[in-house]
Amino acid sequence: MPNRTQKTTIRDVAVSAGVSHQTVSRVINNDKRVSPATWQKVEAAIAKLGYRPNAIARGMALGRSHTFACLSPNLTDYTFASIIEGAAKEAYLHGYSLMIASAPNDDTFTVMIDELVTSGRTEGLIVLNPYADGRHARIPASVPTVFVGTRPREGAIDSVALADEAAGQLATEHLLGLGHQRIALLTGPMEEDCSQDRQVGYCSRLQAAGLKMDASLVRAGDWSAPSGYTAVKHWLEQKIDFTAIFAQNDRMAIGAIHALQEAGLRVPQDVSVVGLDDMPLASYFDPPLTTLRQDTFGIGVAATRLLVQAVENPGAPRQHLSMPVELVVRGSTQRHAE
Amino acid sequence: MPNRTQKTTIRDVAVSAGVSHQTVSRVINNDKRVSPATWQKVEAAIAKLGYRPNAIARGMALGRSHTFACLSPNLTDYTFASIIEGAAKEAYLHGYSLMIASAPNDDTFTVMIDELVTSGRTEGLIVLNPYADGRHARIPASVPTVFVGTRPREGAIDSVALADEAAGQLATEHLLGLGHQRIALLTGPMEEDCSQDRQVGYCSRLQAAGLKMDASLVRAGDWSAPSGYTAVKHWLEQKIDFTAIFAQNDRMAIGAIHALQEAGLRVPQDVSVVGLDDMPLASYFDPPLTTLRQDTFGIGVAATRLLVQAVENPGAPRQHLSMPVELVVRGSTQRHAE
DNA sequence: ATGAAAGCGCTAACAT
DNA sequence: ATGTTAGCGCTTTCAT
Repeated sequence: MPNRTQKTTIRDVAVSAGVSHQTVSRVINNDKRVSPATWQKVEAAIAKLGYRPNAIARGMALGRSHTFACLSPNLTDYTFASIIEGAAKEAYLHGYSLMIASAPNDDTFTVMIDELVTSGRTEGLIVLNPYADGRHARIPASVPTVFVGTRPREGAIDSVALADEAAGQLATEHLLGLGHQRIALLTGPMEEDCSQDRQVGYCSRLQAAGLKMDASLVRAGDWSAPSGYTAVKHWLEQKIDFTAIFAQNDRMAIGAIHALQEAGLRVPQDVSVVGLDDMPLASYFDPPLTTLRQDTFGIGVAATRLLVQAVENPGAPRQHLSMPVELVVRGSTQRHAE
Repeated sequence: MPNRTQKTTIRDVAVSAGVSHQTVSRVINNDKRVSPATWQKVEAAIAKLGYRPNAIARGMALGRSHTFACLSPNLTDYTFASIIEGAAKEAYLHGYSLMIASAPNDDTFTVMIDELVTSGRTEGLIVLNPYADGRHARIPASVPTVFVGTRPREGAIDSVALADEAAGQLATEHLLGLGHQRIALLTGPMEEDCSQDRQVGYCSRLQAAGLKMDASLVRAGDWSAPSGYTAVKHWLEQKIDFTAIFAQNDRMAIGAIHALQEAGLRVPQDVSVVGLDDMPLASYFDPPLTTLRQDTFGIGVAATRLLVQAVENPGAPRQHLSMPVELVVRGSTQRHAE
């Protein structure tokens, strides 16, 4: 016999209340077709025995698990963690539990899909930053899914993403407005939609300002601070000329500033730097980071709402949300002094 | 009819293979008492139909859910996120899924316990930082539980925590060794075991060095950077004399440094500061933070191992783990120049 | 208003 | 070696 903690079941309650188990079922499901008298008896028995309906058995009978899964490249990056927190809150609000797993690569992703989706544990899926790799091909077409951080995909897949192009424009505009003309761009991995889109926004504003875009001013990092550091090191060594940097996330911006300062350049006097995220403590660095704030918690909430709709209303058309960013000017940018 | 995506079941496979559903069950459970010939037929049918066993139904028959839940004050603090990541990885390794929820206070905690534990969804529970409030009284005695970040508790509860007292000693020792005598202490909320224990370590080393402990040098924060900032502001306004600060976590240390610098004091020349955590980017602040590193991922792994044992081997005695910290000397501390 | 029967997808126990 | 029966805890018909 497995380790079954002797739970009281619907039948125990039925016996105790002197009714059929079906009547108990009606009561716990708030089915009004039960006389007040028996209702009382049942409620009393439930209280007396400390009965709680078993969610699994319930789901089994209904063919539903009331569970979502969230797959993220990792759980520790603040943006991911915060999206997950929003998703979890909203899921429970709608009566769903949330399972999580980190799936840094295609392989673990496939395993987790199998473990969580194919096995029938979850009814819906939230996938954070599904790179342009084979990842989304692993998702069974039948499972309602929402992608976070990508452009709309074909298939039965909702999506929510930052208004990445607008973000790229906003950052570039800010720098342009401060008189900068040689603006370096530090992107994320180019396999990711958001890296591409933020760059598109950057280019479009440059062109609108009548500036030609200089390929030597664009480098890709991997979102980490060291990758920002390395990119700037490279520019400096190549004696490439620039007066501002738009880093597509805060961590790379911090790494970039580090390299700048190490080379004896002052931020923002010599070089202005804009990040993106507004991560915690962004204002505690030296200088405090000018950045684009995104509402990651809200993204998680929005993604979950989409998923709830997709699960409970399968016929409805897929939706694609675009979330705004907001410029937060702090100390790492200033007017270009020429 | 609920939204049942027509899944193929064990019986579909049985029909297709021309055997009983039980034989199919044997095959998927690797029960060798099946002739090679039928085994083949069954495997073929499984492949042909794309059959995957349903984990929920399986759990139902076994009286097990193979699911753990992790309750955390929040999901975004790096320490929590990292512990959760470790816990998730280890859980899947052992064949368990992990549900997560943030439970910042007693009320949400109670709700989540009900939702996740009492409802039978989970077999085991990991609770992060269960303050000394009524929290753990909400946990049904029958559910295997491990606490992270507390001293051993009564009841069927395992625990894993930092060697907090040793951590307090280590930080204090480091500062003492640099010639500091007036060492301020910035604690977390005193309801938390770790705040208390780290303070005990601090006091013991002070005494061992023949120094009397000065109550005016001790203030409690709430782990946030602003709370560190406020505490230092207070000391400065009160003209309280100190040459070093031990902040019980990195974020408060960063806030403290900010207040110091704002007041025109230099770190580490005028005041040395030690944090605790070694959070990401700790080395990117100005100055780079000297801190105590904890292996949060490892803590999550350890907690899950304890839980697996507790679930699969209920008779075994409870265990209580103490995890080491490691001093990481960077730029925020230096020898006291007198 | 209430109960009886059947079944969700699976496994365990007991046949054969 | 394989099949039959019963049942996990619940909900949905369908009767009464």
